[in-house]
Amino acid sequence: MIEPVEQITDKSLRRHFGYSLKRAYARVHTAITEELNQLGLKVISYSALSMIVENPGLKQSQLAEALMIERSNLVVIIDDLENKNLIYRAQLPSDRRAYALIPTDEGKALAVRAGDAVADAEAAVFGHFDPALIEQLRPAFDRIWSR
Amino acid sequence: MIEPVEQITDKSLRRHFGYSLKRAYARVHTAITEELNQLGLKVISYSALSMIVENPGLKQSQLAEALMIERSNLVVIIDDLENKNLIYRAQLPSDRRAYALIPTDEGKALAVRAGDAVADAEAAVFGHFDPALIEQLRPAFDRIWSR
DNA sequence: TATTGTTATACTCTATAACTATA
DNA sequence: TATAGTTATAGAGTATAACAATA
Repeated sequence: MIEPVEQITDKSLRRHFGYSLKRAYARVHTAITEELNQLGLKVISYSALSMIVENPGLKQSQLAEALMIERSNLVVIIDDLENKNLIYRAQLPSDRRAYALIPTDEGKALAVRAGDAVADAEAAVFGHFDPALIEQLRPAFDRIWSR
Repeated sequence: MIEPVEQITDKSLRRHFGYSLKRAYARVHTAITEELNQLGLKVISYSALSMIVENPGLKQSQLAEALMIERSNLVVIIDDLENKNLIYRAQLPSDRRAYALIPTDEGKALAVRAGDAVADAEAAVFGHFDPALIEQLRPAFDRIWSR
């Protein structure tokens, strides 16, 4: 006889730390997406803008590699940032195949505002974490993907 | 004069803990996906199978809510598990609109094997973490999405 | 020959609306 | 009226192949 199940448990999945990680990241991602959306940016275009402001003159292929996305998928992201007058493609005299990506003053200003908005959103999500724990975790997590 | 950029940095993005989290999760996800792929499962179908084994008889709508996915997207996942003879849809006498999801013996066995494979993959990725730190992090991360 | 940016395309994931059969 | 499962579909995100211009 098959009975309805009243209370659902997920003990077998909670065994996996990646499960906690995934759901935690989903919350951070949602919070950040909402903040950036108000500034007309997506997470990926914010990342691209930040990298261009920090590394003015880098090429699209360099940016794609740094962001771990395909060159082909970066094109529309750069198009969008350029259409919003946040960056522009400049000719590289040393290599006429490539573009040097340069931030505008508007792009620099928005990168600062967006960076603070993201930091605020993260602070709200991780507010109950001990700041010392965060600083302990940062290098530990970074080691995971840097090897 | 525009010069090529030699060394790319990402200091402005590393400021954000979510950035570390995202990349760390990407690595775990890749490792888990590769393991599960060898068992003919995706991450989402493994999650569904595990939940059905742990909660035999639950309805699709209950499972969709637990996994935080849409009912409509669960259909093909359940179809796949059923085609592989890992679970089956049984009629619920108490509600003829709904199906009770029941694991087969094969499904129960695969859930155990897959669970161990996922645990092994995670251990490889988080191997350099102090086990005590993991246990400290688990409830902290879980609190993020349980509120 | 190889690389850069680009276009086209396909595949996955996810979200929404609408339908049927039941409640 | 509302709910469970289903179908169709549209929108993101992502990966691959091929091309023109240049190295």
